[in-house]
Amino acid sequence: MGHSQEEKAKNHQRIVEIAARRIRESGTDGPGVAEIMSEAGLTHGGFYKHFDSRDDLVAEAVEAAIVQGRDSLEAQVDGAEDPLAAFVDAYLSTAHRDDPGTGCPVVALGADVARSGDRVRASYRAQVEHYFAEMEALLGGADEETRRRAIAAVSSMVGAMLISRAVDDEALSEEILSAVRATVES
Amino acid sequence: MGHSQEEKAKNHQRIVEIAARRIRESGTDGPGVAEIMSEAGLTHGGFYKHFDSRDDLVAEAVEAAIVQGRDSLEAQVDGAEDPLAAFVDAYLSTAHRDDPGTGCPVVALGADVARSGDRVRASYRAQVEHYFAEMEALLGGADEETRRRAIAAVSSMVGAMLISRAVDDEALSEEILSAVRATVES
DNA sequence: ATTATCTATAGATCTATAGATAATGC
DNA sequence: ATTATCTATAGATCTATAGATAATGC
Repeated sequence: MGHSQEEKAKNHQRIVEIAARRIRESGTDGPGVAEIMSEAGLTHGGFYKHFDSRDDLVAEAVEAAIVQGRDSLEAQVDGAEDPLAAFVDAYLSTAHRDDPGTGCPVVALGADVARSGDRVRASYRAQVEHYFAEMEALLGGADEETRRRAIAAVSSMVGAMLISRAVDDEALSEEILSAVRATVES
Repeated sequence: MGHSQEEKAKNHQRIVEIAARRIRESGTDGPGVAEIMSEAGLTHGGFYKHFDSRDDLVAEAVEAAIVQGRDSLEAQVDGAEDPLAAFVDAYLSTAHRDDPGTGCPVVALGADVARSGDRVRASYRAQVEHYFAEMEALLGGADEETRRRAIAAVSSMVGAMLISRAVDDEALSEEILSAVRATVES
């Protein structure tokens, strides 16, 4: 039973980070308050001193997942010899496919976000715009045609990840990832 | 209180079709047994004479959604002057975006299916393979390069639909649909 | 007689709250 | 004294079941 304000802030952040992972794994309705608090090493009763409601935590967790997605994109691209290939290869990897909890929130939370409130959808849109702008830069253009190609490339990567996670056939799943890698990088 | 076997079969089918729509709208965990039965004009107590469990209904409902998706694809392509454009335009329409309940199960159920059992995932994979084969035919080739392009095209359409439903900006949402339409049709 | 559906409810699970406990921090 | 967390539980919701009711179909 620690009680300092500093510890509370750390606990708050840990709860949000656990939720950000668990909702990408199991959907925004997946993990219960008790489960999340338990993973954070706390009991469920203390939850409402940190958040007004479960919805409030979900909104914070989506925002945290978006920030993680943005940071992870920067980390992949920064300093890479071929930034486009680095991004596309990391995104369309089996490691990313097999770990949705730490992966792209745009694909993991898309269906849930479409059913969510304004706050969550605004965060999501910001990340989508960020992906489009980054891909446009990686494709090396600033014209309308490049923007179209960037939107199509990001859409194909998001769709490929969604499908490759859902099919129950490893060979097909890898074929999808590799086909889209080849198409986007060419 | 009707009781004939014929009426029971009709009720069964109606329950499945309502579930097939509601799970695409709200996710596989969204609608409760009572809600689905009520929409079918029945009470929840009778449910377990139709299905062993709620999971059992969900599996049947996913399969029904897949069959609907396949039939709807055939209907769009059959007899069209430009079958590729007909399919792509119908798929990437605002009407499809705004009505997930009757739309493509691959995009609406992707995240849920990745967390589902073997039966559901097998149906899903069959529909994915069907989309790829159909797109390959529409692109007019049977070589490896055409298959890659078909996989990339379908992935971009699925990703575009997922994202266009989630962003809270009508102009951006339409830009995504139109950019991917232009890319796939060119 | 059989059975499809209905009414009623048991049991489990989940969000949220109330009051107690044990630290912090003035 | 204040407050972060804990224990305990209320209240709502959900799946599943038991027994009653009212049709069908031999």
